[in-house]
Amino acid sequence: MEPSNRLETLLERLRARGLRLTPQRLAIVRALVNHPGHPSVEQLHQEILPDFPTTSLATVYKTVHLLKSQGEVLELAFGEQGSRFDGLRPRPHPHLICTRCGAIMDPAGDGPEALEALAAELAQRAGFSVSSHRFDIFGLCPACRG
Amino acid sequence: MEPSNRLETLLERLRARGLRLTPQRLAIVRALVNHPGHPSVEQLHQEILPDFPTTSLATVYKTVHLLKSQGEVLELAFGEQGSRFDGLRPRPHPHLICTRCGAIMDPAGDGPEALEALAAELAQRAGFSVSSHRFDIFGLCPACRG
DNA sequence: TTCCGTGCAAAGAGTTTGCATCTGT
DNA sequence: ACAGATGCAAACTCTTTGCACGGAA
Repeated sequence: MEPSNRLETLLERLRARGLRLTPQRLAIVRALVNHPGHPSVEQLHQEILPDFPTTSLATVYKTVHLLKSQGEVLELAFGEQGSRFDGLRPRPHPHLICTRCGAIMDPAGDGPEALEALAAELAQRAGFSVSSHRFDIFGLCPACRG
Repeated sequence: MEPSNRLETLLERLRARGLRLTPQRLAIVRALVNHPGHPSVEQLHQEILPDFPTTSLATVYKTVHLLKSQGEVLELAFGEQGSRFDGLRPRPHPHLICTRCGAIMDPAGDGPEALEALAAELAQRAGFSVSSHRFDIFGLCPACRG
């Protein structure tokens, strides 16, 4: 498999901070980047186990948060079940979330601009300074609509 | 204190379902309605304790979820700390969330229409059907910008 | 009188933390 | 060699659940 730019970017971030590239971290980062569908910690862990059977859940948590703290991973936290992570597009953008199968998709075409503008406008009126935002759209994915 | 329409609406919902209006429920509903700032379960509980010192957290959870299941309360779940609730405006609308003091505000002027439209457009392109949505804007409130 | 609601305590789920051991650099 | 990472298990937070007692209707 040819290394994606994204993978290299993430690894570079770690190296730049003088952090160690352990086999576990490499596997986690790879899983994160290869996963188009916003994986959970549990999913990442499962994907890694075949190659590194002793990897603990704690390590996955630590690594993912490490990357998040460097702004390279977006965390989508939910109250109920666990968080889901986006290692491909770390900047805030809308998400389509299927309430039946749990799929999380990035809208095509994209256009965080409209969102950004809306956030800025609402915040300004209230005297808020914006640091981030999140827009989740809940519904049924094409496969789950009858 | 003069009973707000909102309070009456909530109580009516409970009555309509043949549910009992216990003193605890009344107190919880009142606290929910009088609270402009999206209270947590813990906060509601604290506000009620002076009047009903034996009220348990479990009861607050149950009551709040009861109202939520009837569409009369909006739950804002977060991954980290606990959920916050809006008993005044149960329909989806944007929220301004201060990352320093935790305040949650409803933008003035309002305009869920733009959001609604954006959600519909993004969903349609992906073949999603929309059932709900959520837009959180994170930043610093006027008081916390120093 | 009848259920429904309450309160307590125990159970759960997801996440984090402490610490001894191991390992990349 | 040494700072940093790992893995295990215990701890934590928020929330839910089971069950016997109590109270609204």
